[in-house]
Amino acid sequence: MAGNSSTPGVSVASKVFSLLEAFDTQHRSLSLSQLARRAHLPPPTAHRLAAELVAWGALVRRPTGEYVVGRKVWDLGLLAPVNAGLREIASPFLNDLHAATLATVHLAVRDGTEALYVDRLSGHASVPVVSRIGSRLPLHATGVGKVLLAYAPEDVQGVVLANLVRVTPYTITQPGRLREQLRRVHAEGNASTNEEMSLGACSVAVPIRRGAGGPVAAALGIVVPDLKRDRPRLVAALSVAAQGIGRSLAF
Amino acid sequence: MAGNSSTPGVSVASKVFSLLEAFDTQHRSLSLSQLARRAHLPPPTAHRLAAELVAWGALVRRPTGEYVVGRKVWDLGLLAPVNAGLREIASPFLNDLHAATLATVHLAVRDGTEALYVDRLSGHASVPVVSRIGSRLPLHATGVGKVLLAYAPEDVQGVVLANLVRVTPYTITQPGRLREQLRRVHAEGNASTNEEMSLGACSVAVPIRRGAGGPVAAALGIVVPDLKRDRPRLVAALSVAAQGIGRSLAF
DNA sequence: ACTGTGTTTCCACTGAGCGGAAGGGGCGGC
DNA sequence: GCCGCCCCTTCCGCTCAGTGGAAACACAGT
Repeated sequence: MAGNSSTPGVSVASKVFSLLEAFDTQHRSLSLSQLARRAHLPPPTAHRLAAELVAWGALVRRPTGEYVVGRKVWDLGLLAPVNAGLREIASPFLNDLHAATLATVHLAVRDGTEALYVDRLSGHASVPVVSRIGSRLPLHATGVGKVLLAYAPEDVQGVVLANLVRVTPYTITQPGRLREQLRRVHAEGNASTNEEMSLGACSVAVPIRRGAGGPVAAALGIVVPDLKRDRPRLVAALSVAAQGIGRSLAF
Repeated sequence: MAGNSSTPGVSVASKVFSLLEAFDTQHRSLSLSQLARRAHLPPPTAHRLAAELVAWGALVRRPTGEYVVGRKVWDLGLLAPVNAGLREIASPFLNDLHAATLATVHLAVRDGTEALYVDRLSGHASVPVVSRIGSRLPLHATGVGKVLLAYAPEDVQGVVLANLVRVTPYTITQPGRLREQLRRVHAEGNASTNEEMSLGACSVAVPIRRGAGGPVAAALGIVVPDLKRDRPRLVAALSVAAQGIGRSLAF
């Protein structure tokens, strides 16, 4: 910034980012003072910068005076590679999969030590699940997470295995047991969970490889109330879709 | 900005926006010099600001040196009301509709004088269509567009009717004919197109009303190769889904 | 009428931002 | 191999854009 700042060394750009970061799933609309507090900026500064953001369309100011994230950010976000590449290519396959099984279908990538849900499809006949598009869930308690973890670098595995948070009574919290499961993911080509993330929900997932036998780029999973009945059928459907997505990814 | 600028009167924030605006559907990844040119900034300035954007995660720098939009922007965009409200609520209905018809399903809102496609579902069995999520198409040549236009304010209708661009030989370009069609949208509760946007594609669409008989918040449409055969069946399915979405929107 | 909270405007001070110039680095032409 | 070209990156002295406390303003609640 220029001049009279109480905290020198902070750039204008970083203040803009602070303002944007003030918004999250729990805070989708903020008044000016909330915004200023959450961004750690004095109200006049927040006011001036927010006005610039509104002018550009990054924020929208409601008649009530509250700020919400604007359409322009959504537009821009659609250009991010996570969306533009993977998601667009996978979309028709997810639809086919959902049409065939009527279960909730998930597409996720690994983001650090979490599973990032890039797309989700669920009809009314599906089990209710916690995940939403854009949400991040632990790698050790979800089907897609276990797949992503199995193919993650050694150091990531280490961090995750050292920190197995319990979510339900069935969550696997013993590093040894999980490591054994990861070994089987490699051997069998799929991972599953039984009420480890949310009670009443089981899942199966398979890796998506860029091209044939290439690196694992994402994971494709499905959530059902019960896995006993038709696990083989689901794995077959998942594999076919994953192969198709992988082939398309290779262009 | 502070100091030595060649074009005084331009704020830092607006330069950040210029950089972000340099990206669009045709330009998803840009080298530094391209970025600087498209943002109308001197290379050193672009370089410095881009580095800040990368540090925050708004941009990502590929090993090749090219910049792409980062995941953080995508994350933020998901918080925009257009996505958070309408899209999440409508998603299961779109899936059900797609499962029932196997056609391409569209959810759109009016953005000025264009139709903004908020969500799109298409399987492999569907007709290929030009629209993508986030794309904007003319109001007069698409099914959802006609619905949105029929319920748009008088001044918007005026602007659109005065500027009917031809897209295919079947596009309606006579204001009188279109106005007659809009009248029928109100009377019959649905709009359709016959190869007016792309050859070989026809569409039907219905309005989505917030609550029962409330204002039109969006339009729900479907694209098929031929409309003659089962228009009544499609309209019925669309109406049911639109009612459901509208009821959910009212909370 | 009074107090408190949130919003907006004002304005004098100053260091953050600026970008031309110059220094690498990579590639293709000859 | 050597040269020329383009792109990327760093440097650095000049200067005005950005700053935020103070104060006015708007509005509930009591």
